[in-house]
This record gives sequence, C-alpha cells and structure tokens, in this order.
Amino acid sequence: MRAGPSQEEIRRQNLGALLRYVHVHGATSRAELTTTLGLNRSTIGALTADLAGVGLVSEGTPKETGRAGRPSLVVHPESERVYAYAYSIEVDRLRAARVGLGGAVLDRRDLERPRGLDAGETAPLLAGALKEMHQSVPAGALCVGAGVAVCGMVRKADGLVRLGPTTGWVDEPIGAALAAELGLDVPVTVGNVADVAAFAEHARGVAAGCDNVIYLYGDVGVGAGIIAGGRRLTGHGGYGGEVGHMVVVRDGTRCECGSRGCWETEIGEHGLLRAAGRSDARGRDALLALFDAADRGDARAQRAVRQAGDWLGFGVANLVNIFNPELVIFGGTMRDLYLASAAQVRSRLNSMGLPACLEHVRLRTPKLGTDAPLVGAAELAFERLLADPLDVG
Amino acid sequence: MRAGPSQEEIRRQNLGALLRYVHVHGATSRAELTTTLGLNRSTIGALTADLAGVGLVSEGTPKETGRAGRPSLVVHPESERVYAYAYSIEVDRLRAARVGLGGAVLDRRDLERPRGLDAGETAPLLAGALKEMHQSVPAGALCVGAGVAVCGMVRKADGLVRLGPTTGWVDEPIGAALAAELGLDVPVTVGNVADVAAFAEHARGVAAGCDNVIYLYGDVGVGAGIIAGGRRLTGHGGYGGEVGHMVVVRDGTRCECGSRGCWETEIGEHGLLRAAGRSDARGRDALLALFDAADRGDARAQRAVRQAGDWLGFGVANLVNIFNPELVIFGGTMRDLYLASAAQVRSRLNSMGLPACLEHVRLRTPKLGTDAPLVGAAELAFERLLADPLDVG
DNA sequence: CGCCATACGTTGCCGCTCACAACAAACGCG
DNA sequence: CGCGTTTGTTGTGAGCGGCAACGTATGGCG
Repeated sequence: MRAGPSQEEIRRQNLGALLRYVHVHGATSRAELTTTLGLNRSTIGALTADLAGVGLVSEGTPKETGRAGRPSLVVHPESERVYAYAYSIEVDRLRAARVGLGGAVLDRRDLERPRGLDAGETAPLLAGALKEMHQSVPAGALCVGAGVAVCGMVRKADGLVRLGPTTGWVDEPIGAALAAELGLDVPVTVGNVADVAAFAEHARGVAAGCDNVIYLYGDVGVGAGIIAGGRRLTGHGGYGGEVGHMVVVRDGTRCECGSRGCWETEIGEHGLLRAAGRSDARGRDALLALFDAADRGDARAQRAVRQAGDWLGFGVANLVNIFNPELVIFGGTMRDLYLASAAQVRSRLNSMGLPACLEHVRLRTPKLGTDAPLVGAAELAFERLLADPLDVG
Repeated sequence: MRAGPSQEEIRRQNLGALLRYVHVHGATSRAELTTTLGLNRSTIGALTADLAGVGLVSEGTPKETGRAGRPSLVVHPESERVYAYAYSIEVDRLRAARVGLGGAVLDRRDLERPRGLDAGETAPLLAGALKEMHQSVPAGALCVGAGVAVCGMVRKADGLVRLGPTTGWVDEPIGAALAAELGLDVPVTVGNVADVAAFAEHARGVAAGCDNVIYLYGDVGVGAGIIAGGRRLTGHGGYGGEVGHMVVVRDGTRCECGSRGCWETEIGEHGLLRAAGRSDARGRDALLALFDAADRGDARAQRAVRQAGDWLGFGVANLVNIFNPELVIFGGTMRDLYLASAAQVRSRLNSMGLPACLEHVRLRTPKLGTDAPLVGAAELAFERLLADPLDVG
C-alpha cells in the first residue's frame, strides 16, 4: 500500500518525462513539448532550464519555421556529451558500444567469442573493448551507466546470471565482475537479451506505442521479451519469458535444460540443423546456409525449415492465446526462420489461435535489427538517468 | 509519453490510498495510517475529514488502547452504507450479491442456471435477484457500481462477451444488457471469472502482497487470472490468460474452441470424465463424485485423476517457466483436481520446470473459496471509487 | 520600409498540497 | 493528582504547476 507521489516526485517525473521525450523522439521544440506533455509553457521553460543546467540538454534556435510567428526554441539531447556503455554477450560474439543519449551508437567494438568462455574470462575482453573506446571520449562527457545484455537467466535482484544453457554459464556474477573490471563509478545493469531487445524495440522500434508485445529472440536457444500492459514482464526473480523451455512435445527430445520436448529443441539452432541432417554444423553461418539451401530448392532443407516453421507457429499461437498481444516480433535467428516459413507460421497460428486473440495481432520483424540488444542494454542504463535526471546529471 | 501527476491528482491518489487501505485491511487507527502511507499526521487528518464528509468513512474512539498516550482515532469504512452489486455467471449457476465497502457480503442470492441460457435470458434473472436485494438496502446507502464475473472472453473496451465456449455465448453484450435491466445510475463492469477471482485473491486472499501470481480457475473449461508485476495482465483486447487453450498435444483431441489438443481437453470437466469412462456425466457434482470414487479406491477413477494431475503439472510447469510467478493458486475445479493429485502435479512440475523458476514458487488453494468471483466482481466496481473517492462518493 | 498579426518565452501571482513545529487533549501509571 | 507518553490540531512555510499579462521575435503585406 503506497501513497501518491510527493511534490518533489512530481518534479522528478516531469523532468524525466521531458528528457525521455527528447531521448526517444530526438530534438523537439518547446511548443511541441508543451502540447505533448500537457504542461504549461512556464513549466516547460523551468524544466528545460534545469536540464540544461546540468548539461543533459541544450537549446537552440530552429533554422526554418515554415510558418509565421516567433519560432520556438528547440531542445536537443546532449547526444555526444551524455552516454552509456552497452554490451551484448551472445553465443558466438561479444559486442560493446558507447551509446549517446538519444540512442545513437557513437562507437563500437565487435569480438569473436569462442563458445565455452566463462564469465571470468569474458569480463577482461569486454573491459579491453571499453578501454579502447574510452580514449576517444571527448573531455567533459558524462557516463551515466553501463548495461549488459546476456543470453541466460538473469536474477533481478543483483544481475547474477543463474543459467545460460547455451553458453554453459552457471551462477556467473557478470555484473559485479564487469563493474570491478571497468573501474567506472557507475552501476552496471544486467538483463536477458530477449528482454532487453524487446525493451529497445518498444522504446524506439516497431513496437513503439504498443503496450502488449512479444519479442521472440533466437540465438542458439529461444527466449522472449514480453511487454504486458506497457511494462516489461520480469517475473518474481527476473526469470520470466523463458518460452524456449515451454514443452511442446511431452517426453520429447532431451533439451540442454534437463527437460524434454522443449520448444527450443524444435526451433532452436540444434533442432533445426538436426532436422536437416546437419547435426555436425553449428553457429549462425550454418543456419544461414541451411535457409539458403532451402531457398535454392534443397528438398531436405526445405522440409526441415517448413517443419520448424510449423513448430514456430505452434508456439506463437500458444503465446498469443495466453498473452493476447497486439504485436509479435521475430528477432535473431527467429527472424530468418519466420521469413523462410511465414506460410507455415501463419497457417498454424490461424488454426490454433483463438479468433478474438488473432483479431488484432500483427507479426513483424525488428526495426533495430541486430543492434537491438546493444541499444536495449544502453536503454537499461539510461533508465536510471530518466528516473531522476538531476541526481545523475 | 505522459507527464507526472498534477497536485490535484496527488490528492486523489492519497484519498484513494487511504480509502483502499481501510477497504482492504478494515478499520485502522490514524496513527497506523500515518506510518503505513508515509504521510504526515496533518495530511491524514485532512484526508479522513474529506472522506468522512462524503460518507465513505467514519471515525470513532477505540475501546481500549492497551498502552499509554492519547488514543488514536479509528477510521472505519462505511461498510453498510457504501456498497456494490456483484454477479457471477458460472456454467451451472448464477450468483448475485451486495458487497459492502470493506469486502463483506451483505446479502446474496443463488440461482440454478440451466446450461444453454443466453445473455438476453440471463439478464432478467440477475435483475430479479437485484430487485429482491434492493428492498433491504437501508435508506441513505450509496451504490458505487456493479461488477460481473463471467466465464468467457471479455472485450476490455466495452465488456462484450466475445466467446464463452462453455456457455455457448457469442458476442453477448451482457454488461449493456444488465445496465439497462438494472436501471441503476452506475456503471457495470464485466470481467473474466478467472481474472476477477485472481484480483480478489490478490487484494484480500492468499496472494496479498504477491506481485507475480497465476490463479488457475477451472469451471467446465480452464482459464487463468494473471498478476504480473502487481498488475492484472489483460492483453491488448482483454482476452489474456486463456491458458486452457494452450495446446499441449499437437493434433490432439478436438476442443470446443475449434482447435485440437488444448490443455482444457485433458484437465477440464469433459476430459476428466471421459478419461474415467463417464462421458455421459456432467457438472460439478459428477466431478466431485469422480474424486470421491478415486479417494475410495476405484482404480479407473484413480487412473483418470492421476493422469489429469500429470497434465495439470505439465501445464503449470509451462506457465511457471513463462511467467516465473511466486504463487500458483488452484481455484474452482482445479482446486479439487490439485488436492486429489498433488503428487503428480509436483512431480511433473519438478521435472519440467527450470530450477531458477521453481526456486520460489508456491502452490496454494484459494483463501476466499467459491466467493472469489463475487468478491472480485465487487472489487471491479469499487476500483472506480478508489480511483477518485470524492467524485463517486 | 513600416505596420500588423501571430506565436512564443518570461515574469509575477495564485491556489494547492504536503512537511514541520508548537500546542492541546487524552490516556496509563505511580 | 501529577507526570510522561502518544496523538490530534492548528498555523506556517516551501515547492510545484496553472494562469494571465507583458515583452519579443518572426513573417506577411502594403
């Protein structure tokens, strides 16, 4: 049971709302802010003055107004000066970036990641990438935090990676390790890749403005980032969205998680390659080769892809019935699978989905592409800033 | 993109928080309200004065304080004066009640419901029950609204029942019909039975204080009321939580919804009776007779119950992996099934659930019992009052 | 070139809400 | 009966946003 916000919190929320607006929508005129946020001109003026005072935004005169009247000052996010570090730890590669307020990637480093590297061995690699990037940071710039997207189950309380079946990680404190290694005086926030990618697409991608979204992300395994009622569904411990381990075949093929017949065993990397008789192959390239073969008429590859597409539609139908989303996004390897088997997906979905749930659901591919985990990780870090701009800035 | 609340909204929220507290926790001393809500004594005083002014609460001196110091005034909800009407439309019966602020059932009427009655035939029955109850309402009492729990898919926008597979309803505007029939000057809010029961258990049942809950409700079919992050998961159109139509057997037994192999076909009334070789029987009594037979050693009944328990655990495991709840509640017929087959449920859950998700999940039966839909329906109506007490009161 | 209409930012004022401190009231205890 | 304790009440102050009046910058027009 909680009381309403104090007046001080109103101020914080309004500052956050204004900063969030220019962060998401880019430079905006005061006039537009006034109408969109529903605040008075004088209030907008005071808020921008505060934000400009700590260097989070700057104001400038517009070049051309196009119409009569005094032109409204334009509020710019300080994209070069205010930034966050973002990491994405994927099965086959590591990616690091410096992302400016506003969401632009200012700098980036990509590294190959040999499968089987643990957290202790991974952190120094990421820290090295950071040190490289740190040299080109302009003087006076402000780092507001670091975000990490990792394929595995992340404990909400402290960012511990409980289990990354596809990376082999168990109870790896990647957040703490990275914080120690980086030596920055900012918090490191850790999140699941699918969750974080969904967050990014919701903030500035295809899911903008949608309150009920399922972002299906395939790497080697399959996970989902779920937005329900406009908010990320995390679950009690932070492990929500593990749809890859929804069992679709009772007592089916053994899965790496210890269970049997998980959805992942049918549509994940291993399952797909196995169905195509390519059990020896692995990695994203092998997958792309398989889709390519199917595209060129290889019968066995086509059969495997169609079958996986059918299973993809199967699982999506279940999720659609449970969540009644307005949008399902296929990211990572699921994007490729969906594009290669859209007919099967739709057919299954239509036969299994409840009519009311099918009514408004749209199937889409991501707008941010492979950058979604990075952008989302940065967004994780920016969230702190947006919650209390003056405290951080 | 929304700005923070205005000062006026602060007031509304604080009034709502105070009223909600005494509504949920019963009569409370001002002193306790001060510490719990984190507001100043003077503020609490002003808020209670406002609420007492419109007759929503009353203040009184406590009988015995037990300790030194000036005794704190006790704020009572006006349980007799302020009330809502609640309806529950179940497959085999109709229930109507008058529920006072604070959650007590002041009056009630139960009716048999022949299967196959449509909304137009149902509304007059409910209206009749209301007219009876309306006669015993004390003078000066205030009706704040009516809530309806119905087993079917309810459109969020207007309360239309899109589909009630077990009642045979299709696109029945029960909310509008009831509003017209009742002739009251208050809004009628409609919700899915599982959703509403979950709401009730979350407000004042076993799920109090739990932010991630799955309430599994079995009538003839099976649905779920889901609380995620402390809020009800409704989905885009309001059709979320249809877990009964999660397919667990690809191309399995045909389901009333048109699909095949739905969870409901294994653990629903029909499925359970069919597995026990009692396809001709129907209704809750037949189910109870089946559990009773299993309890007394009937081998075929035992086999059917164990098998259904296994399927129950199967579906729950999937939901636990997807939502990572801290609590799963078995209500309606699911309560009976769970109690009769807890061993099978737990065994399946343990073998299929991800360890991290199993860590904190508890399985429970409801605290409010069969009244949950009624109490929840009333809660639906009270929600309006709590959102803006002075406007309604 | 000067005037006007338009749209905007700024300033001062008002109302509202909550926190705080001082005072008064009610109770238990010795 | 007096004391300490706990609490309600009252008045004051600070912070916030809304509002209206005023000054200002721009474009159109004659």
